[in-house]
Amino acid sequence: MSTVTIKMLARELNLAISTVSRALMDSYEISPETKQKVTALAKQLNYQPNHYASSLRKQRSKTIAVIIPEISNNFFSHVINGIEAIAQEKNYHVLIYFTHENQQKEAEVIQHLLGGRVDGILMSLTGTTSSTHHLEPVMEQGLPIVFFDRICDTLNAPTVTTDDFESARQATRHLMDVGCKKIAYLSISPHLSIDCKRMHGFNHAIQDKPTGMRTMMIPCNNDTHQNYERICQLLRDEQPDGIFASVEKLAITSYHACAEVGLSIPNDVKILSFSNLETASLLNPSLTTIIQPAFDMGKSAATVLFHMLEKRKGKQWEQNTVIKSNMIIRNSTQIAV
Amino acid sequence: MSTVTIKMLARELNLAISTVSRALMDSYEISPETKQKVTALAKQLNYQPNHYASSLRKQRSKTIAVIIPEISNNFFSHVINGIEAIAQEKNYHVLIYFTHENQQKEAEVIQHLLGGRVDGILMSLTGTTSSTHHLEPVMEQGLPIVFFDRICDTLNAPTVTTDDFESARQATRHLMDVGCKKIAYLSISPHLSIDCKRMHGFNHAIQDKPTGMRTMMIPCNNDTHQNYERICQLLRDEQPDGIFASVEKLAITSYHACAEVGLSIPNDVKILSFSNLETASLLNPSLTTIIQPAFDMGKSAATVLFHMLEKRKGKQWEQNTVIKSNMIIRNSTQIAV
DNA sequence: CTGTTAGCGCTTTCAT
DNA sequence: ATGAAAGCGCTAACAG
Repeated sequence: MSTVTIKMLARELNLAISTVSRALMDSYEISPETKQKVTALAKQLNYQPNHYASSLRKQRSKTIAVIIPEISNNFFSHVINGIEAIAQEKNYHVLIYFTHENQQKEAEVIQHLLGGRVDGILMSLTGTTSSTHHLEPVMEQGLPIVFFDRICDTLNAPTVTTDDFESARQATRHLMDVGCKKIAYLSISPHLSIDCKRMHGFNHAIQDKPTGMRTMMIPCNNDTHQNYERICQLLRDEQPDGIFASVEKLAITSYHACAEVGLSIPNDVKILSFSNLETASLLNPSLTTIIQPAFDMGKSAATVLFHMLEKRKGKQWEQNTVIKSNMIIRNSTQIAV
Repeated sequence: MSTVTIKMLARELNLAISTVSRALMDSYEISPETKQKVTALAKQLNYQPNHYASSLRKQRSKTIAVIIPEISNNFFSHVINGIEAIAQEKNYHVLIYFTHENQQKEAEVIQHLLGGRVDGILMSLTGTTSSTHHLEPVMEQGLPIVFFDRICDTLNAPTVTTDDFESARQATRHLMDVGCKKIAYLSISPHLSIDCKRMHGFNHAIQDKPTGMRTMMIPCNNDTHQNYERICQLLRDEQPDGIFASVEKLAITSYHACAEVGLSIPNDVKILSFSNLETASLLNPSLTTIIQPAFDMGKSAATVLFHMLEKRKGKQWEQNTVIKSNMIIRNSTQIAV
């Protein structure tokens, strides 16, 4: 362990520790020559500042935490990408935590972060989060937090979401326009803000539905196999000609279920899906897709957080910044490569 | 900032700081009653240990770094998932860094980590990594590191890879078996170990190719648009009946290029791709896919690293552990949902 | 411009 | 079983 410290540099150069420290942080009150000497030796010995020491001292770590339900979901990997892009730009480090849709785990992570490990938190709630009790200490302590996608309505924190209501409404309209008479909405979790808003938009669109039109709600969950069975059954028993999948995962399961039951997409049944470009372009080109700007959402959320971090000195920042990213609704046949 | 420290607990309970510390870490030399009192108050005040202080003192942080080229690539999101699963199990935290296929960035990250920020590193090299100079200090300093997927052959460090040579060989055989007479290999980067090994396997398989069979090498890079043009041109000019894409991204680009040129898959041209289950099941069912056990690779790599971490006391651990995950080669028509 | 000093919050000898 | 004290490596008053 050849760890070289500021102290060694000081001794070597016959300088005070503080002088070396200041020289390294390019303080204005250090002579050019000393700076020169210090940085030269630092480079030569491959000196690297100890992040833990300076974080402890400065009470800030240039580190943020990203808490997400899972990453196998393509959506979140794009979000992380966006977040990391901004963090890298700002010279911040990012710790990543997966809650695996488990509220217990979520609470544990939050609890640990309360110890001052990070300067701020970016978070998307798990589908099982029913109470926000475990999040209150974060607010009390004034630890900057921004929710994205799966937000927390009951807490007074900034959020970044897509316009789920409006895009769901428009997308449902689209399904009706192309002649769907029997549309099933696949719900992923009643505790999820995105699901609620999308369902809300769905309901709004079908309010003045033409006579003879029917809709139905199908509760799903995180058990893909179970969902698969349920959707197959739905297709067989009810024969809907339209499916509104609240999340991409359910759209893909529906896609497979149609194959199983022997239905052709989009002739027999049209599937509407929230998705990203890549998946959309791989799925059957006749799917209607609401493309989520995942990467941009990550960037936006991070930007809001850093905004808070920078404003932090006066302990005053705007609460409740809501950024509604624009949504693109399109039939994926139109998607460029 | 209501941050409660060990010191406050001590004062509150009229105990020495050290006693409180020991009580919290459940030391055997503290009376049950004191422990009881301490933990009770700690819980009541929602005490949370300062990670930076203890890391500084203990010289280890229970944190590892994951360095990867990008995450938009589905492969790496699965790997991270696997890594995080193990880390969570071991109560470790994970810092994530993207190099965006940029060697400069890679060097910077490594440099920073050298300051003792993490206990170990899990890393996959960028495609532009030509020299491994920036990695040598890691070895010298004895900082545990494990390479996965895109490994570093010139360094004496443990690696976890899939059996690229063998699976590429088998897959190429498969293409020949189904009648391909003109196969193009799409190379992503000559600096990438995976590409080299796959190409090697490809070449090995075609060594004793039947007369009349032709193959060609197409150099690609990270510029998707450029690759797209190149592949379209290839399809038009050479009309290959088989494509071996060294990485998934190139398979998808080929997929789109075929559509552009008006070729039908798999009738006109067969595409062979390294991929994961989800993408494979979305792609045209007639693609031949080599499924990479990404999640398992993440878990394996992390397991090897933690093994090193645990053996670290004696500064002695086995070098050069090579785990070759089993590969599954199958035609995706056979893939279960 | 540079040095001295006092911690950040925690762990860990060494006493008692 | 508990306390006193030293210090991890660094920063930031406060002196000069």
